[in-house]
Amino acid sequence: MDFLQQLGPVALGSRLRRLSEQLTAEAAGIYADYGLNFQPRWYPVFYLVAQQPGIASNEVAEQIGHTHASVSQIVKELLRHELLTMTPDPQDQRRRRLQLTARGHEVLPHLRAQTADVRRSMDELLAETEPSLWSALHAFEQQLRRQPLRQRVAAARQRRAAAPVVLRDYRAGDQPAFRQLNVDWIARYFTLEPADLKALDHPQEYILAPGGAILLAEIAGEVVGTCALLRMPETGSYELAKMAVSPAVQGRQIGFLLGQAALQRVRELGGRRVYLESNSVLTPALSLYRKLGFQPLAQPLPSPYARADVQMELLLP
Amino acid sequence: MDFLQQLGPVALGSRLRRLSEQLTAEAAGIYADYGLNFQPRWYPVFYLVAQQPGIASNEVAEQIGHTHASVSQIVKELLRHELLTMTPDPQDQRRRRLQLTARGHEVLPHLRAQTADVRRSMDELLAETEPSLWSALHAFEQQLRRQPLRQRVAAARQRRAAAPVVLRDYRAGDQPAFRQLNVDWIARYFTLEPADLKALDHPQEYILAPGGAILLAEIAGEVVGTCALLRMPETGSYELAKMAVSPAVQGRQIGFLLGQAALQRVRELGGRRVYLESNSVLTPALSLYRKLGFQPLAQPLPSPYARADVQMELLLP
DNA sequence: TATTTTTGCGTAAGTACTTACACAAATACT
DNA sequence: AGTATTTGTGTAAGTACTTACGCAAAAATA
Repeated sequence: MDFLQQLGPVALGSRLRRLSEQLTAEAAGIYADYGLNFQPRWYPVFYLVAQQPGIASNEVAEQIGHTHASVSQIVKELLRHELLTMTPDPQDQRRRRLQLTARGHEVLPHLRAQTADVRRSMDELLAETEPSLWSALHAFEQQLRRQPLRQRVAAARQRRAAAPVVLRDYRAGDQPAFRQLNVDWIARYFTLEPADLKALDHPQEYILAPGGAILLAEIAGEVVGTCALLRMPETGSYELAKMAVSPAVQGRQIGFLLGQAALQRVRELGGRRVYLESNSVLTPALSLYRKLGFQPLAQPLPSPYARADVQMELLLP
Repeated sequence: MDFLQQLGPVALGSRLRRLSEQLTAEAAGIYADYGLNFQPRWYPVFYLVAQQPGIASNEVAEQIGHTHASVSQIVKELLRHELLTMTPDPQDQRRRRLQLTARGHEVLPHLRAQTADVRRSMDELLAETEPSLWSALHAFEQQLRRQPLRQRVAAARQRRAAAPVVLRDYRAGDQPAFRQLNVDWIARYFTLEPADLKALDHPQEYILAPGGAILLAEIAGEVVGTCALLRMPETGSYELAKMAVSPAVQGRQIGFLLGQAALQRVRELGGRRVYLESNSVLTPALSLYRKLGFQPLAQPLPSPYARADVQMELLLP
């Protein structure tokens, strides 16, 4: 329940469906209150036949906006409940003309009375709610007709694809995105270790405060890549870590851009050496590091990460 | 389509359902656009498992507001598509903990990108529509929570039952109600004849203009009974006709009240004799006429109505 | 006039959920 | 400790529609 709300308008479809189901359930209860052995879904068909006796099921479907199959099923039930009669049209043997039975005529006024009560209540209910659901629905449907959601999303996607990559420094509100991108990335190839979460949950404390830096890549206002520099004990040495790029923006060289920016930042900070740890299965990452100028370390160093089996360094000129 | 709109807010449930279905269909198309082999209805389950790995299906159901049965089915499909894994909880053998597979992790960022695009488009769409569907839905749901529709309708019904019967003269806008009550009544016992429709479609011309009258019974602003006086060729003679009362208000003596008012009106018009035609199968109507003082006519007169086999008259003192 | 296409209708199966029921594991109660 | 209840899960069937398909009658076309 809480989650759906967090999802927000993305789950509008579900929300509408649930409300519709609720109303249908209430409608069934209301019929029961009026002592009518009548299903809510019969209503449009039955009412239309009452208004236009002799109508064919085909026309009913068209007028109420259902498929003929749906109408056919409802008519079958109404026939079974002896509320309708069906006779073939003498002019056209395919058509079946529908009419109310005596019992149908008996039920009709009660149905009308009930409908009048429902209409009154519904009108009141809709008048009470501000803004009006009725006109909001109308406006929404109109907008949707003007341009379907699918087209809108396609356009949004294209705008995103066309938007430039922006590199910038970590700011206060970036922690969730920073964490998510890294957690997604780690969970994809390895299993998350407690050591991972320390820095991801408290980047300010573990990365920035000791003199490091975090760089983010942003597309259309959304963070799509991260990369961190941790100041190492040796003077002038920095560790390149937390390099994570959303696979959804693959092929846009975001890892390379982040790496270059990180090296530039090390230069600005007066650093001379950059070190990193990775894993031999991550071949695309390794080739990226090589492209940036990193060289494998001959002598392995102790590491807090179980998954690190590759160590590289780069000495800045 | 036209008909549904005429039905108005009574069919709100159907309208919401249709809109929801439309959105779901669009969602499926959007997934296809992103090259994702992913069903819209998987989304909440999948996304929640991604956010909270190791969650039990029970908790998923609770958080997304579906039944556990629904979640169970969706999980089954996700397992089949190798997007999720399910392992029994060692602490509690009943619980099954859910987690994303490697493939699930692969899909996740694409899904996230797509969701971001959908969210942006949907936010725009909702912002474009004035009044806002989102807040209107919220307000409506809140009102409905405060008092369910069923209760509202019950209250409306009660108000209607408690409302007094008002007798009044026919006015310009009354023709549809006048016609409907009579058509319903005739169609219930007989078949409609062209002669019926003449007076019902043009009461002003056929009844009022020649010096007759139409009386209506109203409850809570709704016409529930009709009765007409037609001036007959003989001086001082009137025919009582178009006596129709909605069966939904049976037992409230509306026929009797209308009859009494009609006789009073004849007196006011200076008439001395009232005549009527009816059918022998309509025993409740016949006893009503007797109660009003009508006597069967010994000698039958010619009648334009095929169904008239009883003729009565009343001589005012 | 014979054949093809269209139209009206019915049935079957699918959809995205629900309610109803069954079953075993865990917990509460005596 | 033994039984009763609760809880977590799965399956079956229902709901209110849909799409897909088949059949026969009517209309269009050759």
